[in-house]
Amino acid sequence: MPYPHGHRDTTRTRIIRSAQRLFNVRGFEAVSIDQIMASARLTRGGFYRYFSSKSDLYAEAMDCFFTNPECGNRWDGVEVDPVKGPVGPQIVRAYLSRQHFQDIEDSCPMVALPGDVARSGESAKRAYENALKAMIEHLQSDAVATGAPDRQAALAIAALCIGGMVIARASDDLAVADEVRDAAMTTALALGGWA
Amino acid sequence: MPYPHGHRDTTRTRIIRSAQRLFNVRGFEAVSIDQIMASARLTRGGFYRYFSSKSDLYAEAMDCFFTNPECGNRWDGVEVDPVKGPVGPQIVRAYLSRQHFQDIEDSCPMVALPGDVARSGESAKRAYENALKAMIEHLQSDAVATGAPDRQAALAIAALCIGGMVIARASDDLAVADEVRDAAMTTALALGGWA
DNA sequence: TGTACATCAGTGAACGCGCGTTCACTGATGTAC
DNA sequence: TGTACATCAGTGAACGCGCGTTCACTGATGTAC
Repeated sequence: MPYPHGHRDTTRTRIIRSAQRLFNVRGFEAVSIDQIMASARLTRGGFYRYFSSKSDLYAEAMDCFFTNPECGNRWDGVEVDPVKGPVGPQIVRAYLSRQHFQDIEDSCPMVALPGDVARSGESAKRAYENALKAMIEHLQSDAVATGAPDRQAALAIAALCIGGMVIARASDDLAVADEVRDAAMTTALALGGWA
Repeated sequence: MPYPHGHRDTTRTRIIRSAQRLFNVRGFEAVSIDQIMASARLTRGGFYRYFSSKSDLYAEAMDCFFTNPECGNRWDGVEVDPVKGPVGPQIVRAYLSRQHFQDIEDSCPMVALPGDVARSGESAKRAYENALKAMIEHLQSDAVATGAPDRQAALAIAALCIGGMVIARASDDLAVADEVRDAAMTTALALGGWA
């Protein structure tokens, strides 16, 4: 067993992280294995010691982003803290924030790559669905005493968060993008009873 | 002036329509000029008599889809009729319908290609924004007497329509997709005062 | 403790392929006489 | 009315390039003795 213990896992994670960032910015098709490996400070040839194909990496990258807490969900852990009060409004505000709007590289892939996922295979869609379910659960996780939204409201809030950000990013005028984010945020907070 | 009058325009439109359908299904990067031309019953070589590059076609296809009524907006004309009552709820129901969910080829590109647009240049984003503005206006176009939604509500309804469909298409389980569409539809109708 | 070895992460040249784009050519048809 | 011509939409071979993938090789390091 040459090379330090955990070396392989570290490298593998580094490749996946590089891929996630590049996929977020340019989409699945437009990113090459060369670019991913270079971004992970490696060369092309080593790729196939970790993944069997580009599609394989894509499925793994999606799955990792959505299920592995170490990969960092945007609304979970980094900006959200249960100690600061109910997490629902924190999620909504963080998700529709200007920071999340601008930081496409480290964006939540639910908003950066829904089209790519829809065109992909079953495994990517399952990963997306699991992330969505996790988001819904978080939105409903506040103590019932404070009045957490019912499931239908939580689904609508998720649609507002993702839809608002998707529209904002596809618009040319920053003022329009801001207006959409603002309207989605206000409406989502009202729907959750957090206004 | 050989060839019948209007021949060139007809062919040009045929190429754009083929491109729109293929882009909707597979995304901008994954569709080749060969495929687009074959789908329009032409061969590769003729492409550059109509467009200066693949990007040029992309911008034109987006613009045409969003501005030319002949290209057929999904919520405008085809399924929506002012005679049948307020258009707002008709738009919401058509947009979040199972038919629109399934028919990706003839889908509204606002829901099929937001990621591709966000990664593209200014012209595609401007086209997207114009389509969004048109949708907002339609949502607010009902006689004031019947109580049309204010601008903030209209923006939120658009975010619910697009976001709900985007999520539904990226999910693996049809039951989840249906549930999201249903929640988005119910909430959007309530927001518009059409419940 | 020091050394020889086996392991395997990582390298980089090479492959075939399909892409976007170019170009010399063809041939159908409206127009001029 | 009939014919010769000019126009230009459409063809298909060819181009260079970057892609995903393969493979023989290198060399750093943990392990056995």
